[in-house]
This record gives sequence, structure tokens and C-alpha cells, in this order.
Amino acid sequence: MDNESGPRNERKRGSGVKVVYDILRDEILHLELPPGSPIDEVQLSERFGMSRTPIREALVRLAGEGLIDTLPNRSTMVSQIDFLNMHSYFDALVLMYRVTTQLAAQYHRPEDLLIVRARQAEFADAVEAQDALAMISTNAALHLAIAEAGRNPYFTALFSRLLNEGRRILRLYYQSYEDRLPRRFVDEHDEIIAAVEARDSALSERLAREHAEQIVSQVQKLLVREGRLDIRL
Amino acid sequence: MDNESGPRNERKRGSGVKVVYDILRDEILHLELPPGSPIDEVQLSERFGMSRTPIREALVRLAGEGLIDTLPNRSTMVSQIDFLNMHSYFDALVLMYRVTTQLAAQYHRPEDLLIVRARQAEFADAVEAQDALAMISTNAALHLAIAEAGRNPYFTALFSRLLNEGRRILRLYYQSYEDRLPRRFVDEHDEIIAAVEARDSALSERLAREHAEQIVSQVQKLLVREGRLDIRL
DNA sequence: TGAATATTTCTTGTCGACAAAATAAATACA
DNA sequence: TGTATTTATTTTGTCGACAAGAAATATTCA
Repeated sequence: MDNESGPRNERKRGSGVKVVYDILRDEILHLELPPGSPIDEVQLSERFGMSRTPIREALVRLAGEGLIDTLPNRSTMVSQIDFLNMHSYFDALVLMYRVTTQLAAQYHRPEDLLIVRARQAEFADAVEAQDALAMISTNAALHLAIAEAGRNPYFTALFSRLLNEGRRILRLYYQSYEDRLPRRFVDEHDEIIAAVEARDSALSERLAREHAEQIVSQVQKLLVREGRLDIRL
Repeated sequence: MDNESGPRNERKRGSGVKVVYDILRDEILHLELPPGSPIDEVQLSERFGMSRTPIREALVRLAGEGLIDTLPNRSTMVSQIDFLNMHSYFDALVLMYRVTTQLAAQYHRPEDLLIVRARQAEFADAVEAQDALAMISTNAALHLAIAEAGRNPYFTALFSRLLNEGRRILRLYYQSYEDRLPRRFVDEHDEIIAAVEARDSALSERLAREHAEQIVSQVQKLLVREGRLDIRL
């Protein structure tokens, strides 16, 4: 909430939309702009030191990615998480974990694995540091790197969107609870990476599915773990 | 190329962006704006009788859907079809045919089937009329209706994008060749619809996969069916 | 005559202003 | 005091203008 781009004369022409998009996107994903937050163009214009036009264009872009909801002549707001349809989300997420990991086993290149391993190291550091928020984002970054190694832009784009959504969901919960972060996930990632590297498609897909189902299971536990009001009647 | 929205005083405020988006989107999908066509904001502004601002917002939206390519300070153009990566496209297409059809078998409602049947009737009419262009669009509409009956917005969105891309690809070819349209596809659609209606997930998925593979196979034939220059050397 | 440079023109990105639509606040009435 | 109406304010959609960047054209030079 502090990376304003500065006045016009310090920005390269043509970069306005992207700067605003990048910053707002990150703020939405980090829940600095939580679901349901109103988005006010005039305030953003003041904040970023630019006219409303590039702000609006960035908002169109964010809307296209489902991160904000807009209707004509109405206030824009940060999109809500559709908890009523989590099963759709989980179906799509698990399938994308499987498909992208299998494709990575088939199509990865050496430079891909360098990136994947770097992301895994970051993830392991976050788990070691018991830093839940870092874990959430480094997990997404790792799996996105695997997806990119699979080289199917359609799946990568969908998976990216799902991972982003997952980041928002998880952040809602890890902000409120102090869970021990399971070291097991680091080991699972290592196994997946090894299977990918070995180009073992079937094993990659199987490990990815198990891993994804673990994650879904954990999210589901989070979703139902709302303590019941304990009042004697 | 004729549905301009008229001057400002005949349009409802707030509808500008959508009107331009809808018209340009259709023109891209119908190849009236073929791949690689330049997009000129000033001309569009004159054509639609509105300022460039809503035009640009519509273009941001189209870019987000991969229908146009934009870079800062450069001319926008209609996105090319990436023929070098058709295998990625086919992988995604087949998987989406399977997934959405299976989900339709699981989650469809009576009103969904009414729509699906109406789209199939339109498809059958197009085949009967040997109207290739109508067949291309009604086929996409039918499968999108099936996907919507499956009720997973993530898959539906990806499939919609893939079907749109397929429309552009097929139009490139059917504009140039006069093929007999196979009646077989009508029958296959009927079988798929019956399996969906019967809630037979496994059969639905199998039929969808076979159907998709037929379509892929046909597209592949189109792609390689460029006559070789027949000159004696 | 082809290449390099300068100039002109065109297109894109952004600006601030205007006004329609929505929202909030104030006023009137029962 | 609660409801309906009116007024004021805020926000959004669009406008046309300005200027930076890119492309096209003209000019110069070897």
C-alpha cells in the first residue's frame, strides 16, 4: 500500500496502466484489499498521482481476471470468494494440478527445473521459518513454475487464476489462525519435482493428484473449522 | 461491420464499452477482422461515433481474452492463431470437451437441456443447409450450452475461449474450401445429449472424447491439406 | 542509387473537464 | 417519529485536447 508510481514526469509513458494493475492485483491477492472492498477511482487517482483513465484501464484488466466486479455506473469492488461453489473450485484445482504436472514431466527443459528448484527452496525456507503467508505465495509460485514447464498456455492461465484464488482463500484463514505448517508439503514437492525431472508422467500425475487432494482437504478443514458458539441454553 | 452504436445521444450511458466489445469480438470471431489486422483507435472512434476512451476500454477487455495483442505505445492488432502450438490447443480442447460433458451429466437441470436441444436443432439445420459457417458457430454454441449445464465456471470459461479460437481456425479454412458437412456430427451430438440426459457420466465423457478427437482429427486434416505446388522441375 | 538523417504525420497514453447516474443528506409531511 | 420527497454530493462514463512515441516521408550525402 505504499508503492505509488509517483507523478507523471517520473513515469515512463505507457507504464501507468501496468503499474496500477500490478499494485492493485498484489493488494487483492494479499488481502490488503479484502473481498468486498469498494474501489474508488478518484481516490486511486490521487493515490497514484495520475488521471482516472489509466486507473480505469487497469480496473478493466483486473475485472477480466475475476479479481474485481464491475457493473455500469456502479461502484467497483474486490470480488468476493464464492464459498457456495467451492466444489467447482476444487474440481478445477485438482485437475489443473494433475494436468500441468503431467505436462511438465513431458515437456520440461533444464532451465525450467532451475526455476522450479529455486521456487521450492523459497517454499522450504518459508516452512522452516513457519511463515504461513510466505508459504502461501511461494507454494503458488512453485506450482506455477511447474505449470509453465508443461508449456500449455491454456492450462497455465487457468491454473494461475486458480492459484491466485487459492492465495486469497488461504490468507483469509491463516491471518486468523496459527497453524503449524506441515513439513510434509516440502517433501511432497520434492517427490513431485523428482518425478517430473525423471519424466515419469504417470507418477508425476499421481503425486500431483495426491498432493492436490491434500491441499483441498486442508482447505476444507479450514472452511468448516469455525468454532460453534458455546453458550448454554 | 455495420452495427455502429450511433451517436452519444442515442446510447445509454455506460453501454459504450460493451457495444464496442461485442461488435469487435464478433468481427474477430467471424474473421471480418482477420488475424494480424491492425486496430486503429481513431478509426474505431469515428466508426462508432464515440470518443477513444470507451474504445480503449473495450480493447483492454479483448486483450484480456487473447483476441487482440497490445503493447505499450504500439499499434494493437488482432491476435494471430498460433499454428506452431496447435498441440497445446488440442490437448486443452479435448480435455475440456471431456470434463464439461461429464460434469453436464452430473449437474444438468431440465432448463439446461431445453437450451442444449435448441442449440442442437440449430446445428442440425446448419448441417442440413450445408452452411459451414453456421455449423461452426452453432457447434460452439451447443458445446458451450453443455458446459454451462456442467456448472463449473472455471472450465466453462476456458472452454468458451477454446471454442472461440476454434471458430477462428475453422473459419480460415471453410472460407476457402467447400467440404461436405458430415451428418455424422449431428448424430454424435444426439448421442452425447442422450448420455448427458441419462446422467451417464462415464458414457458422456467417452462420447465427448471420441467426438473431440474426431474434431481434432478433422482440423488437423485441414491444417495439412495445403496442396503442394505442382510444377514440373 | 542506397543509406543516413531530418522532418512531418499519425497513433497512443494521459490529462482534466463535463454531465449522467447513483448515493447521501436534508427537508417536509402525516 | 417514521416515511416520502427534494436537494446536494459523490462517483462513474465519456469527451476532446495535449503531447510523447512511433511510423512514414522527405531531404541530404557519399
